[in-house]
Amino acid sequence: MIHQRKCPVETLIHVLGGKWKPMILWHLIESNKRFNDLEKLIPDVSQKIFSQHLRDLEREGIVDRTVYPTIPPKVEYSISEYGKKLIPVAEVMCAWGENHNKRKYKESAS
Amino acid sequence: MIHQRKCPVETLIHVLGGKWKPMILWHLIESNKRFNDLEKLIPDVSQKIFSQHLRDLEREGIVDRTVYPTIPPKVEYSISEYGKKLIPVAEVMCAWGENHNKRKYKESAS
DNA sequence: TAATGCACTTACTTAAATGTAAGGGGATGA
DNA sequence: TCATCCCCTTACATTTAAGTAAGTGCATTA
Repeated sequence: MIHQRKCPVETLIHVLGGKWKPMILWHLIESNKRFNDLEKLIPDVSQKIFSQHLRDLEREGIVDRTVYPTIPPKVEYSISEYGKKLIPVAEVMCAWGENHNKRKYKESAS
Repeated sequence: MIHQRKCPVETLIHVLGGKWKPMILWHLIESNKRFNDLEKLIPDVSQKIFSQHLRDLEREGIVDRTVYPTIPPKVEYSISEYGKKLIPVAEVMCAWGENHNKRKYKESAS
């Protein structure tokens, strides 16, 4: 019930709004990745925040987490079918953001 | 130069990411508003954060601020022409967010 | 003289997000 | 026996965002 009340734009911002979430998704869209792979691709993020963001995205249904019970363990992250619905949204956001960055660049250059 | 490096999705999230910014924009899209009007429409926000968000949105070029030098002063806020470009983006975000809220609702109901 | 209206700002406090450093568990290789 | 690999978690510290309360300035009204 409470969910219904919430501004949908805020919902999206909340889901994507972690400091590293867009970048995580960006890499996962390219291909499935293991925890370590992602760490190497985004070296500036701490493990703690990393797994927290990953768990957030999993809880929202955006990413799938597959555990292979081998020793040492292997855990693979991927965009879920539901998560793929976010891609076109991200593209629209991205297009606006690119234009805005350019605009700011021109502004500061003039 | 630095701007160019930044992830465009993060740029957008930064611009819209203040706690009250989507709601402010929502009200301004409907019609131009004065500071006090907005305060009444969004009663939970403190004046400080309010003027801060407004200044942020102004700095990004999303809203225009028009001062009428009367006594007492009158200041009107409105969506700028540039800011109107955000509307379709917000609509896409909104549609996704609505669907996501529904999905979560169903989930918690089951 | 004091109070009111408008659009803020300033100084201070609290809450939320992120970062740092270290540990854990279980098999395998040196 | 000790270190290594992988995927985390926990306790603690720092940074960033938001909230609270009070004050500013000028003219008009009471």
